[in-house]
Amino acid sequence: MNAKEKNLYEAKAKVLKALAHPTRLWMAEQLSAGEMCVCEFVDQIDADFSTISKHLSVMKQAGIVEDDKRGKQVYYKMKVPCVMNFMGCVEAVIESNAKAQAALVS
Amino acid sequence: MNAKEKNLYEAKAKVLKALAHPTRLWMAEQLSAGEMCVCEFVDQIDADFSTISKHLSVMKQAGIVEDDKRGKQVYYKMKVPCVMNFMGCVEAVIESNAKAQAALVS
DNA sequence: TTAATATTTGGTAATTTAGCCAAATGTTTG
DNA sequence: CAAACATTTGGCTAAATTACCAAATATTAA
Repeated sequence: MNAKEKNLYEAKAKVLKALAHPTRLWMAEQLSAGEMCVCEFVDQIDADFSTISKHLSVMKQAGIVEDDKRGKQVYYKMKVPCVMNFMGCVEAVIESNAKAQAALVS
Repeated sequence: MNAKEKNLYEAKAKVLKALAHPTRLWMAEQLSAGEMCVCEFVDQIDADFSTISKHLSVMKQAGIVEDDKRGKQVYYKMKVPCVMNFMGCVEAVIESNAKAQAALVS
């Protein structure tokens, strides 16, 4: 694996990592239904607003979402919506795991 | 968000996290072309074999891959192949980022 | 222009992850 | 059975991540 390829895999991993946190994943799912302002997340998530801001920043750095300041508020929206198409498959993994668990018990 | 939902998002994040590492991502891509034994990864990846084994273990714990011991060797294969369908989209994110970068320079 | 509101940024402590080495386990071969 | 081989596990350290608080910044409203 040469340096260029290595960079590519690091870049891909960064995108996945940006989604690989429960709170960020939830936010990304909300955003795929339409833009939201930071204040809405602050109302709905039980975490410090600075934490929420930083989570959004991680997704922004990864290029998954983009922000738009309007007045006092900052609105975020998905930049590459296909990202969420993946979730059906992630759920399939979880179901598969659940079945395996169930099989252990039965 | 109730406890059950919280668990779900944690489970989803775990699956993503298992892919969110350059080495693991590379291994997952190899495995989507067919099963491989640990020794093949050891030959191709510049890391200690124990590190490689642990990366595979992370993906196994997440339910992405499964292993099969045959003789002295352990073979891994994808358990839920759709996982890799996502990569086209991840690449789209990276291209989008690259374009944004290019726009800054031009 | 001061105060209030929304958000980001800096600092720090706690937790998690990554990677190496050494040791343990399981399997085959001599 | 002993030696060789493939892999996993335990232990350790360094690095990265997370979350909180406090402070800074920007915008609007009084």
